[in-house]
Amino acid sequence: MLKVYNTLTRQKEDFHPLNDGVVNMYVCGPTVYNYIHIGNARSAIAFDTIRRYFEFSGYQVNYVSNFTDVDDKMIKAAHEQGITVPELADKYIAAFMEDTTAVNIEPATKHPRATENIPEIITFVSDLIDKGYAYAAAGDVYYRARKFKHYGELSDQSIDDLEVGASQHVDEAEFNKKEDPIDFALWKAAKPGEISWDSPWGPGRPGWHIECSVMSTKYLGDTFDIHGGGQDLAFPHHENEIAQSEAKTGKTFARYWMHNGFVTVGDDNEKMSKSLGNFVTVHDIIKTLDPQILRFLMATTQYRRPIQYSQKNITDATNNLQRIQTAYDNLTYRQKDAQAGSDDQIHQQVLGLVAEFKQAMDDDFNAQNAIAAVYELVKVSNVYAQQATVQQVSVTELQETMAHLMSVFGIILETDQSLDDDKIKALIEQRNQARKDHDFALSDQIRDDLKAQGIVLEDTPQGTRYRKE
RNA sequence: GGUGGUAUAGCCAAGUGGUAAGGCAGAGGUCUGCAAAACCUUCAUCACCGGUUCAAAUCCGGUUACCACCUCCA
Repeated sequence: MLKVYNTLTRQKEDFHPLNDGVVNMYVCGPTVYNYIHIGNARSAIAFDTIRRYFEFSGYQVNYVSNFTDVDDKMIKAAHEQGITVPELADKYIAAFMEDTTAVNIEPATKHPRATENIPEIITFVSDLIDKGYAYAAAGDVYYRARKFKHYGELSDQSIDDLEVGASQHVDEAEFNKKEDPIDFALWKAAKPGEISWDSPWGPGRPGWHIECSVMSTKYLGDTFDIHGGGQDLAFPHHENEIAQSEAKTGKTFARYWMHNGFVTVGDDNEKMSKSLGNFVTVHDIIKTLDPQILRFLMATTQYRRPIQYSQKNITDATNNLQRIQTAYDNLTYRQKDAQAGSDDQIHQQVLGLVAEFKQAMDDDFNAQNAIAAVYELVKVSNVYAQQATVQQVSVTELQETMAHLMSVFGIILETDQSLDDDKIKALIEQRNQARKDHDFALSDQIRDDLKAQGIVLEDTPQGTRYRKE
């Protein structure tokens, strides 16, 4: 039984989707005023892995993730760059797709944009006003948080204990329009020159929280299975989404709330964030770092826990992933002399390790334990690949299983075919002749020369193999 | 002030009552002409104090440190 930690109940719960065999999930996407940073990527990667594991387990997944393409920061950034808000959005949505593709994140089933859903947003807000949950104030519309009796349940906050202004981001003009400081904006009146849409309350644009309520219910229904996002979104963003959605529909909004932990930087493990300015963009990092390593780094910590972004951890992830890839390559190398047949003992070991992998992932996506099962598979494979004779079916089974399990983390194991070079093969011939002649000075010279070109030679009982360093 | 989280070896990280998984790094060994890759062996009493129990990293109470959220954030 798959268990999921539900922020709402603060415990792991058995996962039962609303509809058998189908998982409907919504994950809050980025505001597209900049390249995504490693922290944004962690969220995208964590939920991509969760989605992939559902698919691995046989579920059909409807995965919706939005783009916030209009808000204060969008307006400010567009102004600074001398372009329009839609131009800015298009630019960074394209960058998002490019970056997430690079780290092998599957595109969402649907990537809706806030500005493509303005009529639905206006209808939703009107409905909340009609129901008495919202009120217009000088061109803005606010939500009466106190009226929603479950307000604060997700983040376990009592309304009376909330310290207004603790985050030091209170807008004074807004504050004066509200009936209660805890109320939040559903619709914001446009200032002169700002991008706007006509509405019953005058020209303006949606507040931040309303778009997610509108788009999630539009594409997944009033009640859906999983709503995900970073821990920083639990309050107020997700709290507000619940208040808006449940006030409107009278039904449960999301059934399981999942929040990923932060990426931290520095010795004091400070949260990486755009506002702190201590971020590294994916766009930049993948210029020098293999995206697969970034992906692996993210897999080595359970999604709810913080993960430190540091050179040391990148180096570790590089070595660890290399170990798995090498095991895969070791099997590839034995394909050519494998005998027709299979080894039942290997088959049984593989079945046992796949079961361990599933058991780990079923426990709230415990990737670390799942990867421990992969390491065990690596060991079995390496031992097997060193046997004098191997069976073709078993070599293939080990390889396919390893690749299949790693694909859950978005990591692709495959044989590098790019290095099929007659010149290298000729040099290896020459070196092996030298070795036969005990001319080790020459043989070592050839090996060193190739090494200088990034080609590593390895002598095995089956002959000399070569690979890129 | 309110709320939530974290504290396990040099590093990363599992483990929620039964006597500390796994990987990296380190040390020793096997294999090799030498390497490489691989394999084998080796490496911790779990932030601190007190309590419950036959038994606690795991439960209870307290302390300390760090992180996060409290309407910008993944």
